[in-house]
Amino acid sequence: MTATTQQTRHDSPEQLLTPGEVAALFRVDPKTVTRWATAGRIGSIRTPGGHRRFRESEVRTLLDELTRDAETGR
Amino acid sequence: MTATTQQTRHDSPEQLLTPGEVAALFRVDPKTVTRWATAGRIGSIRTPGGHRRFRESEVRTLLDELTRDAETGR
DNA sequence: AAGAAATCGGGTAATTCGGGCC
DNA sequence: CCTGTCCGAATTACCCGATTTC
Repeated sequence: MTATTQQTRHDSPEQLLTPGEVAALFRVDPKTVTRWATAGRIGSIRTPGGHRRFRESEVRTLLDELTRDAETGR
Repeated sequence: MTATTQQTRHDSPEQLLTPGEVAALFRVDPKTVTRWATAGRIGSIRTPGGHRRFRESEVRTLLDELTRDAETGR
């Protein structure tokens, strides 16, 4: 059973997302997400290989803010 | 101080993590963690059967070092 | 002693990185 | 200023069968 949550033991403090997944959530190019990270607009964690991972909670918060912004007519 | 250092369970001073657990922390494939060990980017201990185990302290340090959080300001 | 899950290997697609340009 | 796309190079993900772990 391995699909959404993979925790065999211990606990993960936070769930991480790949650039592609974040890009899909915002409907933008993965490259754009990378630029956000470079610009410091979103926190990122690097793998030893140099690839970026993003905190799901942070992404969700950002996404939620944008949604709320649109609704408020901002 | 007569029976305080006694660990009823086999709790080693160094907690060891499986490739799957390390992979979950970085949100990568367990195979990738193996590749890191082969490349010498992370220390690994082999079981008599050839499986790899990783020191939790080392993994934590590495993860913490590669974590560029949303620092100060915004 | 037997079984399910995980990790070994290798080999081949799919992502991501980085810079530069529109 | 911000985003999308093209390129080459590097990293990572999924495929298999066999072995190890618990």
